[in-house]
Amino acid sequence: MRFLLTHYRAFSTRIAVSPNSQICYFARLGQIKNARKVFDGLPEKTVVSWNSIISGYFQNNQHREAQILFDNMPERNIISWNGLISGYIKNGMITEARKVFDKMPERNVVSWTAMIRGYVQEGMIREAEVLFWKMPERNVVSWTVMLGGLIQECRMDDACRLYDAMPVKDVVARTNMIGGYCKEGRLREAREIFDEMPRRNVVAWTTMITGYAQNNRVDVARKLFEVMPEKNEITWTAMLMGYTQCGRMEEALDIFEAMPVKSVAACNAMILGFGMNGQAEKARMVFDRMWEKDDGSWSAMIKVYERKGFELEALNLFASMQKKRVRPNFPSLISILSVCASLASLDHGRQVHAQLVRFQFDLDMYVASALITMYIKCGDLVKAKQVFDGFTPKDIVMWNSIITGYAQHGLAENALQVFHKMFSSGIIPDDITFIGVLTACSYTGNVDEGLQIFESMRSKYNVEPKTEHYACAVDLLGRVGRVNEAMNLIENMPVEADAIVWGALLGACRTHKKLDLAEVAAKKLLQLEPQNAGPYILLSNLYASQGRWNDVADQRKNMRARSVNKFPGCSWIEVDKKVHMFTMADSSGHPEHAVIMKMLEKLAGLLREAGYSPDGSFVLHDVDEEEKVNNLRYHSEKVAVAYGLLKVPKELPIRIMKNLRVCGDCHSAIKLIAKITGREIILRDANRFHRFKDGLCSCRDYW
DNA sequence: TCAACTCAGC
Repeated sequence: MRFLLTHYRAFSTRIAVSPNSQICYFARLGQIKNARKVFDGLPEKTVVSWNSIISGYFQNNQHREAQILFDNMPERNIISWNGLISGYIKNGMITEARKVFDKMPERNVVSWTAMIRGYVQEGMIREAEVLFWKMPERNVVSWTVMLGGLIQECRMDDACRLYDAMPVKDVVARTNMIGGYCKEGRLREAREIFDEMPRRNVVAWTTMITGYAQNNRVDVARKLFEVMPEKNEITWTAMLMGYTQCGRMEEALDIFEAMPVKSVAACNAMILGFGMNGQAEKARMVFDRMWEKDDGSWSAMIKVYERKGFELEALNLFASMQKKRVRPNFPSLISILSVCASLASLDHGRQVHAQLVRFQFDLDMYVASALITMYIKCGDLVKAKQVFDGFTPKDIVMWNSIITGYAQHGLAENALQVFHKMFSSGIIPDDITFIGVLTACSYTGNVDEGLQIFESMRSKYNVEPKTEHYACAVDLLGRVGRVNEAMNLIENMPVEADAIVWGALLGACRTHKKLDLAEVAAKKLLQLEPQNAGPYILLSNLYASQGRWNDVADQRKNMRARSVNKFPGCSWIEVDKKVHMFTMADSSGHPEHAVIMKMLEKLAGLLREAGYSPDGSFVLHDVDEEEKVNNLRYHSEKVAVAYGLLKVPKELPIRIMKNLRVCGDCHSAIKLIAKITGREIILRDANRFHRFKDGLCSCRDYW
């Protein structure tokens, strides 16, 4: 406060500034009330005073007050009228601007240019062009505004013609052309204009540098950067991002450290740079050391955590952002929504939904789809459908989200119902739609219907089946044991079968114990994805189930030789808005470890009493029976179930998440646990949902 | 002192 006062005193006493410029000064600072005070205190208000205060209100997005003042002006000049046009345009009111333009007593080149600029800003290029060719005289600014409109619409060839026709080309027009060419990757043409420029400013240099950096020529960008006469913060940031976006973090860091002023934008770029290149800790270090953060800093850090699988960190950071009373912005809310979806954290998801509503972000179609996906992944289909139904018009992504959602929950009938409704309401299904529909049929064993839809994709819907769709078809056939037909289908594919297709066949072979075809599929898979642990594990599980321990050992050796690691299984559960994570065979880090272990012992006893015997064929290792039983008991999904039985109120279902597919033995065990304890248990694994109740699972043992 | 124009990040 004291700062502001002294600042103001210095300003008003240093020079004899006119009151009108004081009005502008305050308006620019966003202190429109102070500007108004100066205006109201004027004994004599000239037309310039009126113009200044009106412009001030428009600058501060208060068009009503500006309008009232304009209507009450004692006299107006052409600048007043032009100010009204540009004011409306600043506030996005193009129709009002045009009304003023049509009724004003006289127009000059500024009036025309302002109006054209308004159309360009709204993307109404046709209207802009009509006015441009109609205007009685043009100057370099009018030409440049029109040029900018064409470039904005990516009409570079039209822009080039207009540019050639310009009688005078100034720095702005040339720089704009350079930027336009760079965005299209036409670096040679951009460079030609740059080289021909009689006078270059920092902006031109920066545009050229950005152009090279965004088109995989970061070293050329660096050369220009080294020789340019003067750099500003934007230049440094552009160079920095050139390096971060191609993953050259050492050079990015050099630039960052050499920067004279580390702007917030540059820091944010470093956060994203480190984070997206797999160095989340370093990103966090930059974040923590920042002198001041903007909302971009927070959303960048949250995005990094979300994309790199640090879901809990993302949630924590989002919470501390709110504790610091930083208003969540659009990108951070979207990131956190996706975190809620992957964690299946329904409580957090609901909170974020409420915030989206409060800030009116939920009116966005993209957000609606993200919300639907979140509710589906959290297992709340009713709420997902509610968001879906409440939003019109619906785009294809929304339809696809809900269809895929039903598929993951094993509700083929609902998925097909929505699919037909979508088609009859005039939305053309795309390839994603069919993945959802075919998966739905596959998960429920609707083989004939699924195959029928697969056959009709091209003929009825004009959608060319891709490898993913073939994978679904292979899955459909494979699930019911028609493995040879599946193999036939693969051999007659018009495109090369990929890992997903072979994976589907391998899964079927495992279920139906078709050892010979399994080996074929697994070997194909190993060729395509030598680093993927999946085929090694499937194959060695297959050998293990037949007691071929030597072959199992060979697979393990192969895995080690190619340094393939089995992705560790982990499960988690949300209790009281807190996520509890368990990894296989180890819950010792959990504060309630002892109680959990006791519960697991008790469950094992209950299962034995119910006549349950563990199915050892699901275990990978060649170990004796007793240890096998132990390994099964401590699979992460069982630990999470035990914790859920301890913590979740009796009337509520227990919701568990697992990062891999549920293990076959756990699946049998949880069915029984649900029956013995009378609880409903919902398990989301990597592929789909399992709802266990009364000794049965909603997947009907297909998964 | 009042009206029309280009560059980075979100």
